[in-house]
Amino acid sequence: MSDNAAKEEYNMDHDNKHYSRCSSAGSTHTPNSSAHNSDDDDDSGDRHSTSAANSTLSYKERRREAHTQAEQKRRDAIKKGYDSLQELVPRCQPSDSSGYKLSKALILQKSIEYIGYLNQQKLKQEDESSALQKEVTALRIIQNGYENMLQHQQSNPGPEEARVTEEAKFQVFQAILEEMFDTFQHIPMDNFKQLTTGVIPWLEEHCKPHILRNILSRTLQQMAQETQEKQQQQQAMEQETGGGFS
DNA sequence: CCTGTATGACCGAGGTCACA
DNA sequence: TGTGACCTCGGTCATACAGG
Repeated sequence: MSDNAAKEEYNMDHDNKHYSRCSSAGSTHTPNSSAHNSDDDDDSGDRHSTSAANSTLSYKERRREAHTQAEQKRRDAIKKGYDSLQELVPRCQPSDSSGYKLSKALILQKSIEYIGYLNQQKLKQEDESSALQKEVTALRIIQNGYENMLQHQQSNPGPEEARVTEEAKFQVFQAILEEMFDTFQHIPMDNFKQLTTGVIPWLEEHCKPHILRNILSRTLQQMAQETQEKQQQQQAMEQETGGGFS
């Protein structure tokens, strides 16, 4: 049977089904007359007339052919699914020259492997995305801190004599950077990922407020001591020069 | 609401065919 | 000759629908 013939027969059969339903709906048949179409009564043909037996036979024939066509349709759908899978999954595609086609079992197996690979890739990308999000958050916090400091300093410069000189600012900044660099240089930097994953723990461990406060305190003490020493030297020199005139 | 019927879909068994 | 793909058939289940 050709495909077209099969399709035509299928359509005709389909129409018959609709007709069957409509006639069933429109007729005044009793449950007994409906039961003539059931398979159960096929085996007890002697209870029916010859015409009834013929109608039962044609019904069985129709039912069988419809079943065959439906089965063909189902197989086609399954085959189409396998073909689609083979097109979608990279390792399922046949090589160009040979036209080699994988078996259905292999197509399923390769598809499962490919889905597993895609799942792994997805997890990996989610991890990377999460790490980058954390980094962005940390950098935003630092940025906000600096912006707040700058804003506060600009709005409250303080009295003239209390203002810190540029040199003093530089000394404090230098001290903080030098001390932090000692620890920062131990972060692995073979690649960008190592660097980004190392920066966050370093920030959390070495950039705590009390650490920065200690550095600042030590530096200020040292600067105060140096200033005091300078003042003492200056006073001594003034005394020497003043004593000479007196 | 319940029951009977028709229909579509799924599944397993068994057969056929092409191919390596 | 084994194997994979395909086909047919019968059984079964779920669902829609009509009628009581």
